[in-house]
Amino acid sequence: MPARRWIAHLDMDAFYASVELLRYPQLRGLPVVIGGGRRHQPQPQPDGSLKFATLKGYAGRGVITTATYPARDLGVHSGMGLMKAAMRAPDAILLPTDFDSYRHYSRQFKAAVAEVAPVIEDRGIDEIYIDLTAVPGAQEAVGHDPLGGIRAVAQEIRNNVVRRTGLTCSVGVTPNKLLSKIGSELDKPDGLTVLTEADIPTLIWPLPVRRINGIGPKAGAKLQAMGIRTIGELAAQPRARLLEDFGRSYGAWLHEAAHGRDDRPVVTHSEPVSMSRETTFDRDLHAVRDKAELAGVFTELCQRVAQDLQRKGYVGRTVGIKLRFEDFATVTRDQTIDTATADAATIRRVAGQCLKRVDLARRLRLLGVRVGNLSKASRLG
DNA sequence: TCTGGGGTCCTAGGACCC
DNA sequence: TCTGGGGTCCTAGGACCC
Repeated sequence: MPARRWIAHLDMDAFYASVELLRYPQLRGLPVVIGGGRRHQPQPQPDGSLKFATLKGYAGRGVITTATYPARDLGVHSGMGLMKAAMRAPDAILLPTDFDSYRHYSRQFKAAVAEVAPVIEDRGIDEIYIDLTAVPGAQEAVGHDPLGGIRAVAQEIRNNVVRRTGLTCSVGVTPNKLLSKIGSELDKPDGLTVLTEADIPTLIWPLPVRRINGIGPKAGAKLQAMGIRTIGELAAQPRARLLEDFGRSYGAWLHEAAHGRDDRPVVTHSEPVSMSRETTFDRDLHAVRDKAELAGVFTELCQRVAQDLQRKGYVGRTVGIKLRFEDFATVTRDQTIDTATADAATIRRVAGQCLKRVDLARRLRLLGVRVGNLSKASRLG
C-alpha cells in the first residue's frame, strides 16, 4: 500500500508574548502586548519587584507584534497601532520586542521538532511545515482508528516542543500544506487537528475565504464584492468565472485552493533573495530641512545591510531604496551594478544614486535600503 | 489618535539581442 | 520601406505573509 502523504503545519501560540511570559511568569493570565521601541523596559523597584509599562498614554508609531490571549479578549491584536490599542486596553502591559530572545527559542523549538521529524520547512520565526509521511508509525492504525498513528506522531512533536521550550504550539495535519495551515488555526491555542479530504465539505467550506493563505485583504474584498464569503462558495464558482475575474494564474489557483488541492512539497532548504533594513522615523523628515539627520540614517542603514550580508556570507548586485512619504505613498528605486558587493560604501554610493531619482517634495516617514540579486560570497572575497 | 520591519513572488513594460 | 517573434535582463509597483 502506498504511503499516504501527511504534512503538518506547526504554529507557536502567541510566540513573542509567550517567550516574555517565560521570563516574567508573574504576568501570566494578564493582558500583555509586545511592540514599540526600547523606551518601556520593565523598571526594577526598591523592593525588588519590577514595574511594567502599560499602554496608557502611549505616544509613538509602534504597532503590536503579538498580544496574549487575555489582551486579545480586550479587542487588541497584532498589527494594530499602539495608540489605538491604548484606547481599547489602557491597562494592558507593554513590553518591548527582544528579537534575540525570540530567535533563541525559535531555534530550540525547531530542534525539538527535528528530533521527532527532520523534514522541516522554515516559514519564519514561529512557524514551520513538517513532512510526516516517512516518520515511523505515521501510516499505522491504532486499534480501530486509521488516523491513530499520525495523531500520535503529531502529539509527540507537540510534547517535545513543550518539554524543550516550555512553550505550546498548535498543529494541523492534513494531506497538504494549504489544508494544514488552515487546520492549525482550528484548535488554537495548544491544539491538534488532523483532517483528511473527507473533512473538506464539513470543516473547511464553512470558513471565510480569508482563511486561505494567499487570499489577502485585496482579493478578500473583491470576492466579498462578488458575493463570495466562504471557501465553499468559492469552490462552487465556475472555474471560468474565476479565470475571468482574477486572471489565468491566480484564478486557477483560487479554484484549486477552494477544493483543498495543493501539491507543493515541503522545501527544506532555500537561499535568500534579498536583505534589507528600513526604519520609520519618530516624526516625518524633510529632505532639505532635515538633511543631516536623514543622511546619517541613510548611511547607517547601508552599513547595517552590509553587515548582514557579510555576516551571512552573501553579496548582491542590485541595490535599492524604499521611501514612504507622509501620506503613506511608497516608492522604490533600484540599480543593478556589474559586480556583486557587500561593501557599505559601495551600497551607500549606489543607493545615493537611486535617491537622486526621487522627487523629495513631500516629507518622509520611512527610509529603507535593500540589496538583492544575491549570491554566495566566495571565500576569496 | 491609523498603519513596524523583514521578506517572497508576480506582473508588466521597455531595452536589447538573435 | 515598414515591420516577427522569442528570450533575458532590468525596473517599479503591488499583493501577500510572518
